[in-house]
Amino acid sequence: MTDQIEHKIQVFNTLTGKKEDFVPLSGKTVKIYACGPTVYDSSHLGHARKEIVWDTVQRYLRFLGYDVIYVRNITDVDDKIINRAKERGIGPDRLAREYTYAFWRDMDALNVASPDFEPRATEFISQMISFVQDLIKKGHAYESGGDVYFDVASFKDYGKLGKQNLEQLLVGAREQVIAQETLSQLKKSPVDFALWKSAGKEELGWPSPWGRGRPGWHLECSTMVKHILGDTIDIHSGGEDLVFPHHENEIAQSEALHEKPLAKYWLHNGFIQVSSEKMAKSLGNFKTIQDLLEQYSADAIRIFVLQTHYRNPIDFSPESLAAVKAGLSRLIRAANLSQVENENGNHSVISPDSEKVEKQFRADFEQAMNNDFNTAIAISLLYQLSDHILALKDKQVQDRNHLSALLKEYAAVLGLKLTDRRKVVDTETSEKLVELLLDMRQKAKANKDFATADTIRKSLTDIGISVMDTPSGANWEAG
RNA sequence: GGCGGCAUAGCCAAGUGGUAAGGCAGAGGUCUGCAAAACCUUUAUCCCCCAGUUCGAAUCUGGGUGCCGCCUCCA
Repeated sequence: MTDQIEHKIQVFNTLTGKKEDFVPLSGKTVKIYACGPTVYDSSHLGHARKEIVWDTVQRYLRFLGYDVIYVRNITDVDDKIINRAKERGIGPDRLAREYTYAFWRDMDALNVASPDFEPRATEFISQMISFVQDLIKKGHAYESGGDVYFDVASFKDYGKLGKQNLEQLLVGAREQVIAQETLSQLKKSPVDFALWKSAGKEELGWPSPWGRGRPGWHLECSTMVKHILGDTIDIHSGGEDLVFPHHENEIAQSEALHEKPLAKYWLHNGFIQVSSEKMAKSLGNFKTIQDLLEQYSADAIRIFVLQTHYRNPIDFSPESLAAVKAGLSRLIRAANLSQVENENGNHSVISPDSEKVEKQFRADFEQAMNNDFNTAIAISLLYQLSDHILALKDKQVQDRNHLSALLKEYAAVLGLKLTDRRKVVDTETSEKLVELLLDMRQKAKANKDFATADTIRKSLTDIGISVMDTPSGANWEAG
């Protein structure tokens, strides 16, 4: 048993702007930190994309045999949460809890696996305070009027992730800070960002060496990475909007303190757009996950997301999601063909042709995924395998079952369940079915065809539905 | 203004030097009392435009056009 894994995975690293060979820092252990949600509102399709993409990546790495430690945080202290809670007249902790539960429910529905660790910012306040103290000691941060700011000028690599030039940033930032006069007095430089913000007695806050306050947005991720995973991790991921300033600032804080890289690979997913504009709460053009789940299965939503490469934008339209839903039925059928085994047959014996199909499929799938997680190709391979399965004759049951199992195995790597729901009928439809039978019975009675009418009533009784004739028509109840 | 990305069939979408994956929709067929479903076959002489490099480019280079994102909260 070797502790190295022989797979030539290549990933696009935002830090270098290039596709690079993926080589974990330590054997087959892969430490991943994915920036999670700020829990102040319902999650929409854009959030779903981010979670589905990185869930799929960690599933694939585990599939290859890596020991993945996947950490995804919950941001439960933040201006947006505080403001929203104020609007609703409830405490910020209660609001955060409400949307944390909603997020978990959505993720579960989308078959997004739970992370190995899911720290909340409020659980790491004391570690964040220590982090800030250490930065002050090293001369990278300064206290000013109860706030603490990161001294961007003290970190020479600032801008390396977002490819930002400090002078250019200063031009833009100066105007904004001038607009907010108090800030311009507190900060040494307009680009300096808050590590710790002072808070009034009535506001959400914690005691600190600089007085009562709360952490800045970027601090929690740096701190939680440090305490849960260590100074340097393999993969740090998130939406592309986080590249600058969020991840840039995380790098500044962590690398100024530790003097070593925060993450080896920085991976970012593209956005969902609507009519070529980004889907965002601020634009009011979002579809919540709950809305979508009313019409589409988790499998359909995952395929919709994964049929586009994760770094490209996806233009959302109901039509394209409906197209996925239509196509998905073939995968489901191929994965759930007759499961009847030949009782005398040896299940492991399959034809050379099918063996060849299997071997080729496995190789192609892994080659696609190794190329910066090309899920679009991977999905097309699932369709091709389905065609093979559906083309097999009935007498090749063993081959068919074998390849169906193969299809399910690899679909699961993409988080697809391919559960056969074609014969599952909801309550409302069941009611309509009973009404339909009673209608036919009523017509039979009207035609004096009492034999048919009685057969219908007897058959319904046999399956547990009692029919009671009343002067105003037939009534029924189950059980 | 600075940084980055995208442009492939009616629609969605892979493909980054060797002659256009896959899905939806459409067309033809098999099956069928009719219908639907299913299954089979088929659908881009060409990849936004112009010029260049090359034996060869959707793929590389230069220029142009259009669209989008980040630089302020955002996944």
